[in-house]
Formats: sequence, structure tokens, C-alpha cells
Amino acid sequence: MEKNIELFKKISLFKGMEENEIIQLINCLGAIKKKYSKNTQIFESGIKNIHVGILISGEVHIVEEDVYGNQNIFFRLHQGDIFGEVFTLINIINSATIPVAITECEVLLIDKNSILTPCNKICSSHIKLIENLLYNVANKAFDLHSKVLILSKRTTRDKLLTFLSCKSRESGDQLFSISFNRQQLADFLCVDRSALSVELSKLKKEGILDYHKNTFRINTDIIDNASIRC
Amino acid sequence: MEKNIELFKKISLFKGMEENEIIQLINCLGAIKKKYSKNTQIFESGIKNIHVGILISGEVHIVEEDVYGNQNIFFRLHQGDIFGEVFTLINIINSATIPVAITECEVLLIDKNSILTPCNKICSSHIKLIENLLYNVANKAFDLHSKVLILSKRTTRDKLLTFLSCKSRESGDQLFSISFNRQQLADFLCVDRSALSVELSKLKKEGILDYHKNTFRINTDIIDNASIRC
DNA sequence: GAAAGTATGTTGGTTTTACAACGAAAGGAG
DNA sequence: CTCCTTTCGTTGTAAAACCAACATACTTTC
Repeated sequence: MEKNIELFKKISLFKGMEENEIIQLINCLGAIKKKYSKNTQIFESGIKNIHVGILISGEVHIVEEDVYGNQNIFFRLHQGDIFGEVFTLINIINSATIPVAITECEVLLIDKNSILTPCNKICSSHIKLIENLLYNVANKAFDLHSKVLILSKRTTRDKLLTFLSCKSRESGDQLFSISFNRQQLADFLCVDRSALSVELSKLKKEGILDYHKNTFRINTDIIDNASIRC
Repeated sequence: MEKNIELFKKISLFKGMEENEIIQLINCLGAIKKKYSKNTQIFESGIKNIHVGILISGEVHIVEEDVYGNQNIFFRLHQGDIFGEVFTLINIINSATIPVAITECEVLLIDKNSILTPCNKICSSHIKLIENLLYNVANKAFDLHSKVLILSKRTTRDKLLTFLSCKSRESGDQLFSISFNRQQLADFLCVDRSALSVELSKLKKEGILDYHKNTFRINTDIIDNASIRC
């Protein structure tokens, strides 16, 4: 586990902690590491989950599939991201929203109760941990808020431009890449893939946008400065 | 302020605390009470907000208006609800999402820093307070997650049925009332009001739904048990 | 109780989306 | 290189949503 210490130091949950403090905490929390192969669910659906997950390597999507087979992608998680904490904290059991491994990946699993029940030994770290968890959940709420802002747009074009503006602002450049392919982007925006392609083509014709595969260049005066994050 | 103590005892932020503990905490936090008249903004937009708000009386909508004038209603807040905490916690400054007083209302304002900076006197209450804030933010994240689930539906019908199913499950009865009027419901579902009315009429004709004003009766075998909350 | 204002339902025209199907391009495996 | 799979753009059609305008019902005000 110690070989991951450089990663752990960057994780929001351990922010403001010293190296030895983190190692002690990881042991104290009884964290376990688990591997998942491509296209497998990380928490079993229908079973009450008591773990908070931290993504160590690989890519994970938080998805929900509706009755028509449409996949709704909530988030794409990257190294160091925390997941499962919201549902676990408030004891939501039968959610159909689940983390799916998009590539082979490694995950650190921490029992929720060991986070919330203060242990005698390292109480000061524990308070920091809970505060860090608070900031983490607040950030997740903000990400969900951003997603609502995108989905609240009435047209595919507006959804798309809101998303791309955000990505451009995030990268600080008109030229930027996204980690979704077309189908995944459509699933993230909750629109039809072919309709998305049509809209992309139109925007290209109109000179508002240029793109090749997953690399985009967006016209600067289209970018709006709404405070969102995708 | 003490006359509101019965309300404060019910507020999630003060859960698990004794009456005198709460009174002490309110004073220690330097909370102030403020009145807002109908249709006024509670936090000024564009100005960095450092307050967490608690709704004491009246009704508040969290809204965002887009460039076309469409109002997007995120939430309807009721007595005891907490707001502004997510943006304040993570220092989002120029959000266009703002709390608006729908009726005349009273609000308790608490400086974020007095919550996060532990005071010497009542440290045990303070830890409880931060834990309660954590649960509160997790619940807000879940509410936003629920809203994403509604907006991810492709048709007005599916958005509407998801919302009404949720409300019916919440009330534990096929017969239930909602606090939105038609325009507000349309704004919450992010659809056109007249299209919403058309869809409601269709559902009534098909025998799936019956309604009069804000009271609805929904066919039991339509109600799905998705874990969401609206 | 009349008048004014507000909320809801209805209709028709226009725009947008979903859906299915197809073909071209890109990528991988043998 | 060839075959196979995946990804992406395109097209046409049917369904759905938006929008504006209007009619009716309900509320509020004086």
C-alpha cells in the first residue's frame, strides 16, 4: 500500500496531512485495495454499500441505465477521485446509479463507519478527515449542480455549447481535448448520438466550432463564463 | 431569537443537540435574522457570499435564469431548510443560481467561517455541527442527483411521471398535492408550460393520471420505486 | 358583484429530436 | 494485407417540443 503514498498525498480526503499521518490513517481506517476488470460494476447493485471508494488507477463512469436502455453518464472519474460517499453517508440502498470500470482499475475501499466513528489514537487527523470529506461532498454537489445546468438547456446545441465552453475554460485554451467518445458524450448530455453528430457538423459549418476526433477548438466569443465544472 | 428554539431543534444542522446547547451555539456563531419581502433575491448576485442561510419562515426557490428568460427552478425550500452552504463552502463566487423569496420570509444567516473555525468554548458541539453539515450537504447532493435523473429523461412525459411517482412515494399515497403551480412545475422540469399542460391532459385521457389544480392521483402500477427525492 | 388580473388548457405552425439504417473511416487481430 | 469490429457522420421519417396566441376558469380587488 505504501507505494501509493505519492498518490494519497494528492487525494482531497487526505489534504493537509503529513505522509506518516496518512499511512497511519490508512491502516487505522482498515482500507483495502481491490482490482476490477473492464466493464464490471464496482459496487453490486441492490446490495447496501458501506464503502467509500477512491480510484487509484484506471477510469470509472458513474452511470444509470433507464428502461429504454439509454445510459446516463453522471461523471467520469479519474485517478484520486472519491465515489460512493454520498449514497453511503445517507444510507441510500437501492439506487440504480452505479460505478462501472471503463478500463481495468484499482480501487481503495474504506468502510464508512471507520471514517465517521472517531478512533482514540489519532483524533486530530480524524477531524481533518471529516472536514475534508465535507469539502469533497460539497464539490460533488457542485458538479451535480453543473450537470443540472447543462441538462436544463432545452436544445442539444445549447447543452453541447455549455459543456464545451466549460471544458475550454477549464483548460484555459480554445483548443482542448475531452475524454469522452461521441456515444459517451451523448450519454453525458442525455441526447441521441446521431443528433449530437448532426449538431457538431452544423456548428463546424457555421464556423463556431472546429474539431477532429476528441480535440475541439471553440470560438472565443462563444465561451460563456458560467461557474460550472464538468 | 429564543422564540424560534422549537424550530431550531428540528433543523438538521442542530440534530442531536440539547436546547441549551443550541442556544449557546446560535450566539457563538453570531447568527443574525433577516427579513426579505416577496420576489427579492436573498444573496446579491455577483458578490461573494460568506453566509449559510436557514429558512425560518416563508418559501424560497433556488433559481437560475438563462439567456432566453427561461427560469430553471432547482429546489423549493421549506421551513428549516439550509441553503447557500455548497457555494459558500467551496468559494464559488459568480454563480447565477440564486435564492429568491417566493413569499415574504425570515432567514437566519450564519457566517461560514464561524462554523468551520472551531471555537474554544463548545468544541464538542462544533464537531457535531460539522458532522451535521456533512450529512446536510450529502443530502443536497442526493437531491441534485434526483434532479439529474428527472432531467435525463428524454420526453416531457417521462420527466413528469418520474417527478409525480416520486411525490406519490414520498407522501405514501396515490393521492397527493404538490407545491408548484403549472409554470413552476414546468420550470422545475425544464420544459414548456403549454407542452406540460398538453401532456397532463393526455395522461388524464389515458387514465394514467387524474388531477385537479395541484392535487394529483396517479395509477399505482405506474409508480416506480427509483430512489430519488424531489 | 363587476372588473382586472392570474392560472390553466387548447390549438396550429414551426423547429428540434429521436430513431433506424447505412456507409465511410479508423483501429486491431490474425 | 485482409477481415472484423468500432466509431463517426449522414440521411429521411416520425414523434415530440417549443412558441405564440387565444379561450376559459379561477382570484383578487375595489
